[in-house]
Amino acid sequence: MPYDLLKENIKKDVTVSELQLDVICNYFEPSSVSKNNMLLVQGQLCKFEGFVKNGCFRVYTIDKKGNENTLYFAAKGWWLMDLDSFMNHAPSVLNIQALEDSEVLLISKTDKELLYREVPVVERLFRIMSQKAIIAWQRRLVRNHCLTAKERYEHFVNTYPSIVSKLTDRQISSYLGITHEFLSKIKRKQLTEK
Amino acid sequence: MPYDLLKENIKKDVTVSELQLDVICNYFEPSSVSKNNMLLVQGQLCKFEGFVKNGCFRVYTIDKKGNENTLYFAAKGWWLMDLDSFMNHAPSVLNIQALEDSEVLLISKTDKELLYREVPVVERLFRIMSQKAIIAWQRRLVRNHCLTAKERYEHFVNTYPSIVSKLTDRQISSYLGITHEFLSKIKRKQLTEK
DNA sequence: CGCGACGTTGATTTGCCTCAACGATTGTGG
DNA sequence: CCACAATCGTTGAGGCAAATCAACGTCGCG
Repeated sequence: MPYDLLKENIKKDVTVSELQLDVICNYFEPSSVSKNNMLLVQGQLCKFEGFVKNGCFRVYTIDKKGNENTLYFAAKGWWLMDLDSFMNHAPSVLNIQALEDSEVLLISKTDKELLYREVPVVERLFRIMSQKAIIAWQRRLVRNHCLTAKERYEHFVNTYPSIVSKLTDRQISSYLGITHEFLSKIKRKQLTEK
Repeated sequence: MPYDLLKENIKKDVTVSELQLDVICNYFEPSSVSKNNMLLVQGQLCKFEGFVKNGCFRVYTIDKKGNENTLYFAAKGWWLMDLDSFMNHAPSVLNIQALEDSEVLLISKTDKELLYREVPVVERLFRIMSQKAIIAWQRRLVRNHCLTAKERYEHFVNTYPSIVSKLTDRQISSYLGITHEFLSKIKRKQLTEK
């Protein structure tokens, strides 16, 4: 029951037996993060990889000028981590914050390596997941380059309406790469047009 | 000999026997692309994944306004493909052009699946490669958001000097997401400052 | 209640784009 | 090999999208 969502998610990308699924799930430890609490703070080592069972997170970084830059949001069914820190044992550049009371399933780096060995198809699973992620990042770059801020905002709202409803305008603007003041002006223009 | 660079590249990410390396390499077919020729054109199906043995390529898309948008350059030792088209059997949105006379090693989608089965560690190889790519895409997004055009240009020149020397200013500007006129003005400013 | 974070609005500035013109370089066909 | 075309890099004038700065009312929360 507590692992149902994770199992569904895995079965979308690879074919696995129920037995394998159980072995995989046993490697993950449930954890709760209450609203506004941090799962990871810039400077720490990211020792986990996480799957969101419930709730919503924001993954962001703060640059030298103090501006927040949101890489992505992770709602129910999404994966979560600072891949750079996790893979390279480097201090994290990212912050991960719960936007509401949330539950995640965590796996440590050493357990992940054990899991790869015990259930080799997991290697395939993360290969496929990673490649899908690359496609998403490529598409986002192209959107950032050839769409205006207003078009990007509309695309985001249309694509992830359920996430948008959980976000403040400031969080949305930090994802789009614009200031919150300008986002406010975009929204006003939308209203007067309709 | 013709596969040495590929073998070196593989050994950086996974531990494999010489025998396995040979099996892997046998799946790849050498191919030559002469300067300015297209390895892939927008609208086609991307049926291959490629490794650059020699030369240099540009991967880009053309948007509705006719603007070219360069996703990345691939020089010797880099991988190359339209992942979206390759994975999802969808018509490609990307163009891949040789910037100089080049040689690549190509593998088809069906052969790739056979290779995964025959040499399972290849699954791990591409999992690791993909995750590294994700890290690179994330970093690029952050740079696009918090650096000015001038800073992005300097970062690019400092990070990939050997690639830059092969590129026209127009190609560089399409990678940075600015117009070539503005890049010209950036360069002039750099000169007068020093 | 009062404080801090939020969304809004306006005035001003700025980074970058657009358009147009020009000489320099490269490539190509006769 | 040259003539011509095409593409390139440069420069300027003007315009626009978005940032900056500052002020304000609102809301949730301790």
